[in-house]
Amino acid sequence: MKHSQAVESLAALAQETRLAIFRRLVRAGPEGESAGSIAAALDIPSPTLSFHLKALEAAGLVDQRRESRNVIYGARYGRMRSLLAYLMKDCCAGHPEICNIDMESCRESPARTSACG
Amino acid sequence: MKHSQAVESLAALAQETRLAIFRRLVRAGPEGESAGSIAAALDIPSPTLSFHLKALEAAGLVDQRRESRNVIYGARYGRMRSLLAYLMKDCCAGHPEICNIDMESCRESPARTSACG
DNA sequence: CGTATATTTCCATTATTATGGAAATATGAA
DNA sequence: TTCATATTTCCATAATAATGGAAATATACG
Repeated sequence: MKHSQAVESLAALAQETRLAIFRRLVRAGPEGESAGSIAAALDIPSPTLSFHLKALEAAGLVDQRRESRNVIYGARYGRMRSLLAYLMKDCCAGHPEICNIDMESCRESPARTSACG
Repeated sequence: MKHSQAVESLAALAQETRLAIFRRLVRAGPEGESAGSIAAALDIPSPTLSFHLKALEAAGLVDQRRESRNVIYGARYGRMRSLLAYLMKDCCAGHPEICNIDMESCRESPARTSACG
């Protein structure tokens, strides 16, 4: 990942509403969620939502597809992984224990009944 | 991690110069690096560097200690881990393979001669 | 076609942030 | 105390971003 791309992605996430939107899409998984559903869930006026979704898309963090009258947005997980890896790159100067991220919530979410896979 | 803290941290990182500074400190490990050394390496005027270090510190991403005339800055790895975990929280709706981050560069950096730990 | 629903674009207002020169402060050395 | 080095604060300028109402566009359905 290029430095400028990382800055662009971070800037897209560095905003209360956009971060909430993105995390919602991260939770949603590959199926994604429609703009209207996001707007209703987060109580955001549609012009504001559209503005923020566009920013997330321009940053490469989400993609969109149309399904009938709805536009479905989804997280681009590859881009998210690249961004996180970029932040940790060559980290810790020989102390790998420093960078162990807790990924339990991914493998076994409280919203789901059992472990996935 | 609270939402507002995550936004604050992301905003601190969402700037070309600050991201470069932070990644440099992430690489540096627990020893950290002095302001002057960072300024020289990245060719940043000292008022500008000071401004950005202050922003990173306010966001909780770096800490400082004085050593004689130098002020040594270091990455706060705990905060970084929390931030990354927050982004991935409850991710992927049952597809845990989506969120496997490549951490090889942490365990075996090209800048080092052999694996650490 | 006419109507309803979903989403986006336009735009004016308001607010926040980055930059770096000059000056101030802090520490250590002679 | 006087000087040199390291870092920060002050401040004016310039640039960028967020908000949401009104209007425009896109899709579907009868």
